[in-house]
Amino acid sequence: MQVQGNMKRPNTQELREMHATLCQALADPTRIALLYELGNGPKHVNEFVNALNLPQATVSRHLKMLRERSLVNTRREGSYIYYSLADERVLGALDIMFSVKNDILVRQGNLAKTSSQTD
Amino acid sequence: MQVQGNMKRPNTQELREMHATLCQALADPTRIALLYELGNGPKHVNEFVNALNLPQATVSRHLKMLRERSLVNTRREGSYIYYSLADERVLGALDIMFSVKNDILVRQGNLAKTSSQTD
DNA sequence: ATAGTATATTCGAATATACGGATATTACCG
DNA sequence: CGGTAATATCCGTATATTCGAATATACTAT
Repeated sequence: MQVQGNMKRPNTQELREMHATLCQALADPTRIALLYELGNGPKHVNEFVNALNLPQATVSRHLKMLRERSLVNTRREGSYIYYSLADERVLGALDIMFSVKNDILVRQGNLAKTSSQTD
Repeated sequence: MQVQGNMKRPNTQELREMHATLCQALADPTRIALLYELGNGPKHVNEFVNALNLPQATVSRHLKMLRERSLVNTRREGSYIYYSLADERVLGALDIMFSVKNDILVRQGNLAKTSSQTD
């Protein structure tokens, strides 16, 4: 298990709190969906609303949380505001947790049925 | 960005909820500390209590949450119950998020001061 | 059994988060 | 300007999470 880059691991209370605050962004199914959507390129709010079939207020609220944590960038283009991933590695972290979850399910006998193209 | 192993990404509401439930385990500074402690090998409850200087009830409660998500295994040994990491990749996900956070701080001008051996 | 140690759970109060309709704000364009 | 579309915020309510002292449970050893 290698620590990324040239930094230390979080050893102080304050660092752990920042770390946890960032991870908090991953702890909601809607935000996970938003982040993966952004993996396919920048999108504006209404695209999320349509793609995920969620109320605009809900999308906007969750995007705000990602913004506050600097996980997404925004740029205005015409009358749209485009959101983009600030750091693709976040999807890597999500992928890891997804694999872990999958393996847990397999281990527990719930088969590897992780797919289903219903989206 | 590669999806781990041979599985698909979470496309359904149900999968995203499970995914989020697992990520929820990472969204608390105490649990982050517990997981990193476990990176150094199995420990029993009192070792966490001493290492992290937390009330025993707090440690036990957070360990329970990790247990419920199958992120840790337990085995009794004499009068101790040893906890161990069920999947080391979780630390990889934490490391990624830690790097991301660090880069965000650097980008925002708060320097790369991520260390400090105060623990 | 009894005592002693390790771990888990209960409980009530404080705090945080999620929801989404309604409403505000902002920016673009004629 | 005025209208319109896009996005953000407000608000009350519902639900979830966190805390840690107190208490319960589980096991070991005598």
